[in-house]
Amino acid sequence: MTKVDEKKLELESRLFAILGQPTRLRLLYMLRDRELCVCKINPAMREDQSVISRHLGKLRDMGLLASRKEGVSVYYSIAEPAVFELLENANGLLRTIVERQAREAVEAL
Amino acid sequence: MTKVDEKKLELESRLFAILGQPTRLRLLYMLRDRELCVCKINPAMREDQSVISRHLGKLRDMGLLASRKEGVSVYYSIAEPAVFELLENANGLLRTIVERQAREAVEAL
DNA sequence: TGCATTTATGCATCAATATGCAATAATCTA
DNA sequence: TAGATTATTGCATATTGATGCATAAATGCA
Repeated sequence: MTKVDEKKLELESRLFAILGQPTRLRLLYMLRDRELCVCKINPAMREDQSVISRHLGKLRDMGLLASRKEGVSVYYSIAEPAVFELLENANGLLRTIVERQAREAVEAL
Repeated sequence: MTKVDEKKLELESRLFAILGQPTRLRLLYMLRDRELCVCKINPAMREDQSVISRHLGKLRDMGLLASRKEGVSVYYSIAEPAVFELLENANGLLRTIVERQAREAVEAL
């Protein structure tokens, strides 16, 4: 069924697009092993507070982050730890690509 | 070493950004189990020939596709089959996310 | 209630990407 | 060599996404 595959592909590309932004990746890694208050995240980033807020929102909308309100503060955490397997996988792929390219560069001499 | 991590993160996000475009994902899947001539790819896509050419170029630049010239034709193929493990991984992640959200929606009733 | 603190949103701007048309480059064939 | 075929590139436009400032919304506290 082409219609279904198309939907899946659309969703898939949306996930990748979300991950395809360095600031958002940085946020994921920052939250990897601990929930953090936005008030702790902001000072650790160079972008404006509003920018960070939007990036966090996108990550949450995609279902990668969870948020919890406590008084006036908001705490973000990893909603789906499996995302880090995806990131590891990507890094592994990049490693093999870089190695292959290095090998080909040598062979081309 | 922050500098190195930063470089890795930059590369990682670039890979994800490349994958974060439906047409490019479609091209990868199309080439999954066979090398194809651009002359066969183009008619299968709705975008202009020049657009496809550029997408193929980006995928090759990232090291995901290989190209081979034969006469006036160019054949593209998967350079790194491991990319499909990444795609499977992404689909698995999306599945668990969707399932979780469905569960939460029920619990919220 | 009034004020302070924290996060999200409206809005404008800038930057990056995707797209299509036209032209070019490369190669084959008559 | 002239013409045909195939893929890439130059260029302009449109779309999308990122950014920061100012403001609003939500909550806690005096």
